[in-house]
Amino acid sequence: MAGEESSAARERVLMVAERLFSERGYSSVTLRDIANELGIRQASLYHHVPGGKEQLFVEVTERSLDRARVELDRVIAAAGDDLRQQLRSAAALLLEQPPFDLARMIRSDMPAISEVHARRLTQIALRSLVMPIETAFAAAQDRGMHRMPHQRLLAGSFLAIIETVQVSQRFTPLSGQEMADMMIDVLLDGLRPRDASDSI
Amino acid sequence: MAGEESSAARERVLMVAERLFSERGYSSVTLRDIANELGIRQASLYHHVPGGKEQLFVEVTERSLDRARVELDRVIAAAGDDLRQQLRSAAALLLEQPPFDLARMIRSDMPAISEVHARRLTQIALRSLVMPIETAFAAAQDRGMHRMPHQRLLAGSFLAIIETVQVSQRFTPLSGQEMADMMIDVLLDGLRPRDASDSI
DNA sequence: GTCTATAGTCTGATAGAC
DNA sequence: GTCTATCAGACTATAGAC
Repeated sequence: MAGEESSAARERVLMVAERLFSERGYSSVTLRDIANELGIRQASLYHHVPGGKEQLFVEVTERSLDRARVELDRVIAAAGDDLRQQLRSAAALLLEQPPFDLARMIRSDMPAISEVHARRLTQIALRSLVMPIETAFAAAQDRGMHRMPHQRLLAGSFLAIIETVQVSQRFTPLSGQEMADMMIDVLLDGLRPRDASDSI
Repeated sequence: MAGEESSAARERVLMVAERLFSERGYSSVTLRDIANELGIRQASLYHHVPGGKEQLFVEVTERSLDRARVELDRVIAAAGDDLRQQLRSAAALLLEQPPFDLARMIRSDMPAISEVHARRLTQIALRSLVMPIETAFAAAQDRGMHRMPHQRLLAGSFLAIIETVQVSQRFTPLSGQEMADMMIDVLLDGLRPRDASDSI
């Protein structure tokens, strides 16, 4: 199921497919959409991906997730023991590539492909996106951070926030990184005043 | 464009369509999917929605958003001046109905329908989901809450987190409300210890 | 590696009987 | 209000020429 041999033309196909699928989802993207962007005919895609649409989707999704995992592990490690910096680096990385819409993947893309493929992609998404972030939260807790409930949910929420930031870029002059930094500060420090009384 | 006259049968159509569209998105749901769940034929849908698939999508999406706005305003007002309770009530409300996947709506559903419809639905989604939450954050700031940057992004992030909670219910024994409460506490109080030193 | 041509299926939509 | 019948168009996919 991995990457076959590559060629420049095949690589272009995979890149366009990855971008379109991750943007609009499996069902919304037709092979003609992909071919049109490449300036070739729909049937020509089958030279590069004999397995057809579903194989193409699975291959590019798996590939981009694997790549994300490697990069996430790298930038998180490079950020040292500072959770804030780890999250900022992770955000910067995620913001500079096509979106990973986990909610849409689970609710819309997965039901549209074979159960075997769906299960593997779900597994890979968990390992590649959620776990690196989850591990960073867990490590921070080991270093003494107080409230750290349900780190997996925390990781999913972080990813969803970055998603939101990515979409919000269309509607605001603020940069993605500025917005991500803001929300990371909120997650770490909270919205309530650090010193004042209780009732908001 | 509003609600035509209703009938019991038409109401059933709208409810099924609303649930399927909000779950899987515009392109992934076929009129046959909807008809099959109702136990009728695809062509029969046109008696209730002469405008076809796009009109059906626009009508049920608009309707569920409008309903959400009314309910959100109501439960937020009922929660008094306590932001934490306001967010908990909003979460409870959102969790008990079909999901609103704003990111998917903007990136996948809107490009698949007419530009006029897309613009109106985007507008309604902003007014019905984002603004009520945004207003709650703004009011809390007026009451003296410290760090409160970019309330619209904050509102979008809150909605994305509730989305994540809703999806996470498939994979964890925890209840949606438990997870939502956790994440609301994180947003308000932050992850870092309230008293300890600085570097995490 | 890309093309044309086309088969087979699915989908949204229309017409008209009951 | 639902049905059958049907259509045109779009879709994935295959076969074979260049």
